[in-house]
Amino acid sequence: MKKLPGSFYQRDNVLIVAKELLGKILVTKFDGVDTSGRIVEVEAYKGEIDKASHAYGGRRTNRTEVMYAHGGIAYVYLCYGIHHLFNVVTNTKDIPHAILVRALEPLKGIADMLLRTNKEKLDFSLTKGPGNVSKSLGIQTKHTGISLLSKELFIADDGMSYAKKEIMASPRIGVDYAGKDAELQYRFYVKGNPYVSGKIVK
DNA sequence: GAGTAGATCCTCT
DNA sequence: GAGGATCTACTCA
Repeated sequence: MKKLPGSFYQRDNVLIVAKELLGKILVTKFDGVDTSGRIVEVEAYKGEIDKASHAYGGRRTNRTEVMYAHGGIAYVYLCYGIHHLFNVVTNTKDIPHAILVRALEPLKGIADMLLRTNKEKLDFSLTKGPGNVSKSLGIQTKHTGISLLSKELFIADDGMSYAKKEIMASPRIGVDYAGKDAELQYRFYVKGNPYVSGKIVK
């Protein structure tokens, strides 16, 4: 199992990076607790030209500044005052592209994930949905800006990959306010995987 | 099983 | 001062 290099994230096509993240392993080692899961669902956010992105139109604030950095770092955002959403920043400096990790298949440290989410036993809801992903892995807003090449948070490749026909595309979830851009097929997921977040048809 | 309301707080206007 | 890249529980049928 090898850690993905910075060059993986710094490519200029966020859609390709998003697709290739499927099947990779997200690892966190906070406070000595080792947890990891295989990525089965992501969403791409194409910065300045994407209404659903926080950086739409070149908006640049303290919060979004992280997205303008070079690829390979974490962008964590607090949503609805409750949910921490974990993103991977891609592309190069001054291009605010990011990928939201929406679902994982738990691999290591499941007992610790259950503790963090106040669950008794493993079920498919543990890492289904972006709020649950960061909760079970212990990711919080204070982790925004840290490198994915660090020891406590990184993404690894164990050689496993999904066949093209297993990878599906669809419109993104929860971005109805984005108008026409809400229809873009920027969400990618593994077909038939039970951890992929449910059909929210609105 | 489906639909809806409530939680809860940081960020930008 | 408003609203958001969401989730859960509770209602009603």
